[in-house]
Parts: sequence; structure tokens; C-alpha cells
Amino acid sequence: MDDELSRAFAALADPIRRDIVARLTADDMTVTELASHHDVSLQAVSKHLRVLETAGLISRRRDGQQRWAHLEVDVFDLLTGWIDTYRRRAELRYQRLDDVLRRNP
Amino acid sequence: MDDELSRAFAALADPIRRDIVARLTADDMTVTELASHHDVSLQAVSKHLRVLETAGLISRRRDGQQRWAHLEVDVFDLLTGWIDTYRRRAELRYQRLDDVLRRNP
DNA sequence: CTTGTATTCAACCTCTCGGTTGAGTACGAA
DNA sequence: TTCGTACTCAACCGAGAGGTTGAATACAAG
Repeated sequence: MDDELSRAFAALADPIRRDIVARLTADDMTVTELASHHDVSLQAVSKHLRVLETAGLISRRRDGQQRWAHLEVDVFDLLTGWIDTYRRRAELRYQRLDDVLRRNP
Repeated sequence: MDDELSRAFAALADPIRRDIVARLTADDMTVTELASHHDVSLQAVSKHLRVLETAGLISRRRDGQQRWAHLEVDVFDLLTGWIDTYRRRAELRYQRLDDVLRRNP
């Protein structure tokens, strides 16, 4: 697990991280604010944010004492791109199968 | 990590499993055939297939000594559904921001 | 019945993940 | 400068992931 695709999928495999991503669609948020919604320590949330940042799903900016997390939606395209590619191939396969059956009933 | 969404994301976080999924878009395949393309033991591939099955990404059928793996594309919808929901929310947020800026230039 | 082939089960190992606590850093306010 | 707040770093822990090897199971073919 070292490429960006693997990191992105792995990042979203955790429910807390998915919840963080969901909240960041509404607004940029600080670590403390994000941590207030979860029953884990602030340090744990800080770790989750680092994972999301490494996966390219968020960027971070410092403003005084606070560190604001900002959602980066581009990685979403990477994921849907991969999924759609193979979904399309699978559908194409069934299409061909249907053709064969139609030709040889 | 216990819900179906988490299992699906986690399953696709591994490069070998993504490659297996990719190959299964072309045709159903046996364990031995899938293992022949990877530099890990047959048992390791067998484990990967179990993970994919638990995640709902494949189904399996026995035919004689062979166990055929078959791709189930429905879980793809679960993933793209989640992603698109939040991508849309994020875009909506920028839309509103643009409106505000346009109104208060 | 025996042998070979396809696959899984079981035990084990190592590394990573997600969590904790405690200390350190960076900044704002008084 | 001192104090409180926001956050990260570091060390540790338990559980699980992903790999291995060796034995067991299931079936086909002689």
C-alpha cells in the first residue's frame, strides 16, 4: 500500500475519517471542532487528519494556534475514475454475452 | 471497520485485490489462474478472495475441484454513491460561496 | 483404491493501524 | 513574562492485516 489510489481507498475505509470528510464538505474546520464530534482523543483525530492529508483528501493551513482542514475533492475523481473504468468493462462483458445469446438462441 | 462501506473501501485498498477485481471484469476465474499473475502464494490469493467475498465484491461457485470467482458490480454503486454524495455537497458549498461573492463584490 | 490436482484450514510471524497517555511546541491574551 | 489554549510528537499497546509453510479436504482420473 504505497500508491495514491491505495492510500485514498484506505483513508476512506475508516468510519471516523469518512465522517470527517463528510463534515468538511460543509466548511473548513479545526482539529478541536472535528474532535468534538467523536468519542476519541484529540490526538487520535490529529492522526486521522494526517492520514487524510497523506492521501491527498485534505489540505491544511495554520492560522494562529488553529490548524484548519480543507477538503480537496480532486482525489474523489481518482477513485470514481478507477471504479467506473472497471464497472464499464464488466458491463461491456455482459453486453457481449447478451449479443452471443441473442445470436445463438 | 464493520459496515459494508468500510469493508468495500478496505478491500480495494490493496493493489493485489484491485488487480483481481480488474481481471474479473474480463471473465470469471479460478484461484489458481488468479494466483498465476501474482508473486504470492496460492493461499495468500485465497485469503484475498475471501476478503473480496466478505466485502460483497465477488461471489463464488464450486465446479468440481475448481472455485470460480465472479465479480459483483453492485458494491461499486455503494462506493460511487457515497463519494458522489459528498462531492456534490462540496460543490454546492462552492456554489453558495460564489453566489455570495457575486452579490458582494 | 490410489494418485494427483485444486483449494482451504491452521498456526505462526511481522508490520501496520487505531487508540491511549504524557510531554513538547506554538501562539494569543493578560 | 506568564498563563492558557491548540495542536503535534513520542512512546507504548492490543488487534488485525497480509504473508508464509505444512497439513487437511474435496474431487477427478486411472
